[in-house]
Amino acid sequence: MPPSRTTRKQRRDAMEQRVLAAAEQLVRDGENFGELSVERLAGVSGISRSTFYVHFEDKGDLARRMTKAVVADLEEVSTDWWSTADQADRGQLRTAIGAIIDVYRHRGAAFTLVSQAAAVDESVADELRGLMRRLIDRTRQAIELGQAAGAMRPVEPRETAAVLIWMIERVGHQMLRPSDSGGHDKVADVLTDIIWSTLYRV
Amino acid sequence: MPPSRTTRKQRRDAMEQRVLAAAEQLVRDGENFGELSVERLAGVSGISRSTFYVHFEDKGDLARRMTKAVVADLEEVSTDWWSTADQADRGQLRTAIGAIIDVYRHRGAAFTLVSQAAAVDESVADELRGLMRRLIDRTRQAIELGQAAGAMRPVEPRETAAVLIWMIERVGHQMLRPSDSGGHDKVADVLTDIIWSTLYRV
DNA sequence: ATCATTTCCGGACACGTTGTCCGGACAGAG
DNA sequence: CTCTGTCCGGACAACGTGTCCGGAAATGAT
Repeated sequence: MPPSRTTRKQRRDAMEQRVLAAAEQLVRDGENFGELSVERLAGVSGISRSTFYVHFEDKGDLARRMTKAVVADLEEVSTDWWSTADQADRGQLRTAIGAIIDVYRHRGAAFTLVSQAAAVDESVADELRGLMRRLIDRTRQAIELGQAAGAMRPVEPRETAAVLIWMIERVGHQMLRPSDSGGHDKVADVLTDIIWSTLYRV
Repeated sequence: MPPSRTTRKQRRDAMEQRVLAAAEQLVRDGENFGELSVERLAGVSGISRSTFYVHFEDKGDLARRMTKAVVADLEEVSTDWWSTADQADRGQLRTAIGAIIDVYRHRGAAFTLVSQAAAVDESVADELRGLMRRLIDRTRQAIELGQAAGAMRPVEPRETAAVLIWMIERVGHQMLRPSDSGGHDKVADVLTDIIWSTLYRV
């Protein structure tokens, strides 16, 4: 028999992807990740509970993979702002913030899942802390560059970067519920105004 | 027999307070609230497991009361700022922020407990969201008053209030680890600068 | 001082979840 | 065709939960 079009590993990855997507969807529908039983998770994913344990060590394992999957999106979209931070261009800032907001909007459930899991599972929390640390660090560098270029006010680079990143993170979780999607632009405007006022506006 | 010096209700409240304090202490020592069994919780508090259920509906009930307690602390210390928000006085703002930071510093474990519980227990999350909404609402009113008095910039009151409150919450929770207590003043300075730049500085 | 009430304890119970293991079915790989 | 990987369903022990009970102890009222 010739190797079928879908290899074993492909199907394996596809299934695990299905489980991740199902978990994300459940959280998006308002379920609490911590209150989800493996039974329910497996059922929605179309596999049996025992099969779940073949693919995942436990629920925390799932959350850790979700964390990694989500990290790239945020980091990638943040690059736009970091690279133009030394130009005091409010329009560019607004565009960059809008892009970040979009990531939270589309993958918001994944972030919520990760946050909920991090509160319970220390290894997930470590994974998340590492991500935030990287974001903060690169933002700090951007601020230092902007200050060197004379485009930014003399704020404390390290602390300001941390506060702004945590602010964006929290807003992404708490204020971008799909329910009131009308206000998303307004939220992006407000974030832009706060960052602009803090970093650039003389 | 004359009523003893401590009435029933007094002792009841005292015991429940002891349980709250014990839980807070356990979290302060690095325990995860979600992984704490009622057995352990009761044991540390010096009561039996069955007695715990006489005083608390469940672990979530304990967390909800903790939530009310800590947010009440926040609300009380925030009053100073809300009442003077229409005066563009940076020193007053800095003092108010410092007071808020102090609450997070001293009751940090309680906030951690609430966060951990909210991640697992939807009712705790609801309680927290509701109480935060109150903080946001009063901040929004303060902004509207400040704008009416001509002291503040024309920001969106509702969204800006929400973003700033969530920013403070996240910073208090993530950036005020007792380990590096030296940076707390710097954090308060940065928060003050951000809020000042956003709301007041022309 | 006596008596009723409240409070606490320890133990039991049914229930749900977890993580592990197994035998058997089935399809893809060699 | 045979072997191997994958999945299922079911079982299991272990643990935590929330509820209930009987009895002991402390407390308040008479």
